[in-house]
Amino acid sequence: MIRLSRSTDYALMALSDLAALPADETLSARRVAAGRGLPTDLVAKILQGLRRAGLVSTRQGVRGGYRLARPPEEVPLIEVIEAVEGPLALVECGLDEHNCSLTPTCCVRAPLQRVHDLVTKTLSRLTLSHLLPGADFPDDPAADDSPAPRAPEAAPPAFPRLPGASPARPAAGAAG
Amino acid sequence: MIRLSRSTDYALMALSDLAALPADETLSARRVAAGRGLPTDLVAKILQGLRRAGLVSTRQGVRGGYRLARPPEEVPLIEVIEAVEGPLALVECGLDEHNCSLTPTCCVRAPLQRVHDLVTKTLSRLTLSHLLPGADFPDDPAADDSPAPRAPEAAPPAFPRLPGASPARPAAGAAG
DNA sequence: GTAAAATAGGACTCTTCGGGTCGCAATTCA
DNA sequence: TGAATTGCGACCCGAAGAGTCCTATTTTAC
Repeated sequence: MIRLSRSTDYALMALSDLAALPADETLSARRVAAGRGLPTDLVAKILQGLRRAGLVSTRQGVRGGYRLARPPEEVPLIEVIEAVEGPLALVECGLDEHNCSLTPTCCVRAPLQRVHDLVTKTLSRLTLSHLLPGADFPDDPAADDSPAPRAPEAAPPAFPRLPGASPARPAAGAAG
Repeated sequence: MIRLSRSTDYALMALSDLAALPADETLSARRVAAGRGLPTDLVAKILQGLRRAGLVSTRQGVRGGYRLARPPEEVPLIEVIEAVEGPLALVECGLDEHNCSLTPTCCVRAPLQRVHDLVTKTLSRLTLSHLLPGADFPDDPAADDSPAPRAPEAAPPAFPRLPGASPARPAAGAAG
């Protein structure tokens, strides 16, 4: 079964949480993990990778955390996927056709390249804003006439109150 | 890097060899492997899987081998891929949404399902005939107006003469 | 100043799965 | 009938994904 790694799922979920955050708020890896029921250390590691990819910005220390580096509608899903999984390539030689051990006899590259192009095109047009509740999808994500929707003003998900969270200033509507 | 398994590459190559075969000839796994420079036992295993999937028919014994169960233009690539890799699913819950451990909080399924649909549609329209030399591709493989081309009458690839091949009746133009 | 909370980063283990190999069973031809 | 050739399934190994643990650094709260 060809499948995105679980880390990519986690990354998309974490980013959609960050996308629902008020402008200058941050959200810690711990809270993301707790709110989604994901392993904390793994979420932290993934978010660090997203920081290196320039998708999120961070603030260290107490009351620190993560936030999106760009508005959700400017973050194509392909960028998230490639930040976590590396370059997208259906066939090994999709990235470097000269490095294919089967070059003289390989017949699969060209047709699959077309599939790859279509996937890339679609994932470039779908953005984080499409993951937010209430988002509507373009009829044909591969077509050119489907602008990414503005992020809806949806209520942010209720993050659980953690032992260490300041009760006086709950971030991201955690007061549930 | 999300990628089709190497076995799928081998399967597509083997099938394209079978597609270039005269009507009632067969081609052994050994010859396919030798002709492509692939590991013999692995090619054999893959072809056995394709037989179970109903994509090829077999004949055992001396001068036995494999041949396509259907004409190349009636074998969509998605069928080959799923025969080797199992059901295609970008996300774990793509196959069974009720079996998702993250159902209440998961937001990635719906958008990725659209990508999945597009990939499936494309791979359903591309067939083995598109892998044969001289095949032309539809402009938009995801559109409905692109019938699979008939298999071109191309010269079959020259398979190496193997020690065990009957010199009197070389199959598949192996006489070089 | 100190403790707590958070990121940053690496090392490590465990499990799964793809890739590959080996031996046996079945079939066909001489 | 037996040898040759193939199909077929069981088995093994290494890589990569998934997850955990530990330490260092930074920042805020008290």
